[in-house]
Amino acid sequence: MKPQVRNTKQKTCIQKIFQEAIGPLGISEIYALASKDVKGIGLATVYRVVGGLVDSGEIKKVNIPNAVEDVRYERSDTALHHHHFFCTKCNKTFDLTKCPMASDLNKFVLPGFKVDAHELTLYGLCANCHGKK
Amino acid sequence: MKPQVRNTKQKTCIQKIFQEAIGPLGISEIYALASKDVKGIGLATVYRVVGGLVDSGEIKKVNIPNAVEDVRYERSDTALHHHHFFCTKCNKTFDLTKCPMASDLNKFVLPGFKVDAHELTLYGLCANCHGKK
DNA sequence: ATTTTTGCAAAACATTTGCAGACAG
DNA sequence: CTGTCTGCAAATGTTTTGCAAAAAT
Repeated sequence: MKPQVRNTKQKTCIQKIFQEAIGPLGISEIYALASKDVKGIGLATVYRVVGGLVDSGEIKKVNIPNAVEDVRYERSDTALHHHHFFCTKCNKTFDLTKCPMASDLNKFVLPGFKVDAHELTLYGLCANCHGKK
Repeated sequence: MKPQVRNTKQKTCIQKIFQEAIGPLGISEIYALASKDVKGIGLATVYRVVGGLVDSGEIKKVNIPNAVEDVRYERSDTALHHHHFFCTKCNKTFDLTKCPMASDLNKFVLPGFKVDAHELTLYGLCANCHGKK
């Protein structure tokens, strides 16, 4: 008997946060944003709702190494496929519009290997930080 | 007064582990390997030595999202530039020999942005896991 | 000798889980 | 009503720190 899913204001709120998000979000950011809407929401609930959304495929986990929060989440359909740019000065994350990847990734692995997916992060300075030293 | 660095068997041992490593290592792997050599080594020491090696630039931190241990370390000079393949079945990590990246990454970011580095992980099945279903 | 490094234990964080009550359907 | 979801607190798991003893120079 698979448990039936219910809609709660906590879950709805977090879903809306992801709808409006401009980049991948860390747990503490989600918690802070959700707290404004649903006062008294528990951190454990944030973890549970986010985990549930990942399981249902609505959002997915992404890693932004060396960021303030390495583990982040974003909507699965934000783009069919996209990557991230991380500014090493202001610590903000931006979405790339294009994929800089070679066409057939299977050419880059050993024979017999099969590539299904990939994850890429670029590092550097964003337009704002690049100007001012 | 900058603290002067000293050589200890714990540090030497961990450095040797990285010399002989074939792929990026997680803390628990390093701890297990080091324990064979230096019996009684403390986990805190592993964290401290690894942290020190990162600070000195000898090794660097890499993230392999969705692996058993997301946070791993490898020698900075293992290759001037290389990436990883992660088998989603056996959870092993392999090094790529070539970089599948476009030549000028600056063409893929917004005007004013400057790309300094990038990190890539491919996912799929390794030769061994690909055969047997 | 002097100072860094170690191992242990405690502390600080991060994430997960048990449970009784609140809430959705 | 029935069973899921929430918030809290306790439990886990991971990484960091304080400190006295051990080790390096």
